[in-house]
Amino acid sequence: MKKISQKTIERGVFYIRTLEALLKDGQTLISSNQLANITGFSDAQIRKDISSFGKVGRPGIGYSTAELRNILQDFVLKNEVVHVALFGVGSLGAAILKYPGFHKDGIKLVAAFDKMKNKVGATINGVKVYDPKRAVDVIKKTHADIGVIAVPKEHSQEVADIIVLSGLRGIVNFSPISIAVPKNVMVKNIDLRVEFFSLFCNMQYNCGI
Amino acid sequence: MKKISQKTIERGVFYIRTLEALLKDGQTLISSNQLANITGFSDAQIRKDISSFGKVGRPGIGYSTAELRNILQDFVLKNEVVHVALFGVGSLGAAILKYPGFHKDGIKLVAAFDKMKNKVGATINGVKVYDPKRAVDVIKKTHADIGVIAVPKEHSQEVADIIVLSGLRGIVNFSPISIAVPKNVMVKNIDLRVEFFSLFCNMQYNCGI
DNA sequence: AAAACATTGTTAATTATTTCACGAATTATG
DNA sequence: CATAATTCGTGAAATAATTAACAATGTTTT
Repeated sequence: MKKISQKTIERGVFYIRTLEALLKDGQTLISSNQLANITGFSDAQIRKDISSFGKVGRPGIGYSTAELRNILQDFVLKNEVVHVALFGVGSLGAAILKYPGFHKDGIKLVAAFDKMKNKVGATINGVKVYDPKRAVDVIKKTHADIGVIAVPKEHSQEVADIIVLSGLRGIVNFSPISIAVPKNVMVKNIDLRVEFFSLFCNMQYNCGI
Repeated sequence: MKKISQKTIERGVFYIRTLEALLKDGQTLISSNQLANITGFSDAQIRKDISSFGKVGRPGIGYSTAELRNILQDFVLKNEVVHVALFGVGSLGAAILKYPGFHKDGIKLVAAFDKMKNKVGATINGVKVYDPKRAVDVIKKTHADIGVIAVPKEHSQEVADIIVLSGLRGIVNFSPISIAVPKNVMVKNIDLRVEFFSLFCNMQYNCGI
């Protein structure tokens, strides 16, 4: 089996979301060129990415929107549902709980955790909030795959330790601080400051072009 | 002037946040190797990145935490403050408004916009909420640099058009749909589904190693 | 049915990024 | 003081990612 690069996978997920939108509009065919115009990637890039998933398109015609979506989804998600455990039900955590479109898109929030006594026991958007002390148990029972850290940065490492201890091997970290984890645990950092700064900086450096 | 790659800049912002934490802990010196252990990047990578900002370190010693932080900040932010205009004060928008640490970190939310009459006029965390109809005016008056899209996906394109019309050249798009903008406008897409999926997928592909 | 056109899949070329490896600089130690 | 131990900065080597180019294939038009 060929290995598929992380970048290809990330773009693949992006293609899927675009194809979903096209399907809703009733578009049954799409060319790499059209997809390029929508997504901003180059057409060559798109064809190359897709080719790593097999021969899906027809020369002269393009890709069947539905078929391409299905094939990408098979590869990227393998028809599985990603089970997510959320730590921290503050404003960011709440926003994640309310994020639309998870449910029908192969992502399922299976549990939330918060230290605050007044939050424990509540159910937000169908997701129960537990005491973090019960995390290891609950995570095992709910078969979570990924942990999300959305707690104040003072507690990030502590939560990361709990996640690792629970046996999860993937973490999305929204707290603006690095966490230390064993090498076999994958971490994705999402720091709004990093996004804003790097965008701003790139805007300026590209001004001169 | 040498050009600095986007990747270097992104990591640069990441270094800054790490250095901030170290400074708070009172650590005055840091080696590329230590920084590598904390951030997960390689020491060679870190040295190479830093070298594009000048000769900052001392062989045999390492880098002065404060000096390195300052130099990175000078380059990445040029001592400027990024002014951000937020569109959509739903749960995600509210989370962004309440995101801690913006203020003292060179990011300033200068205005928020929401269609809902009951939100217009409110002040959240010191940020005023305006009617989107006034966006062009308000953005000019508040000298915004970047627009953030946190509205339901049905309205994303509409908001993107307003942002472009207002003269902004950078957009952070949290809505799970692609937006069409002129080529000279930079867009950063942040789609939670993409993050979750690609992390999960990578976890599986790397399992076999 | 031939010519013109559109579009994929893929190999080769190009460009970008990361890692390696080591000289130079600095401190610590015997 | 000389030797060992650190650690930076950097050019060269190795990888990775993107783009370009085009043969192959299918459609449309006349």
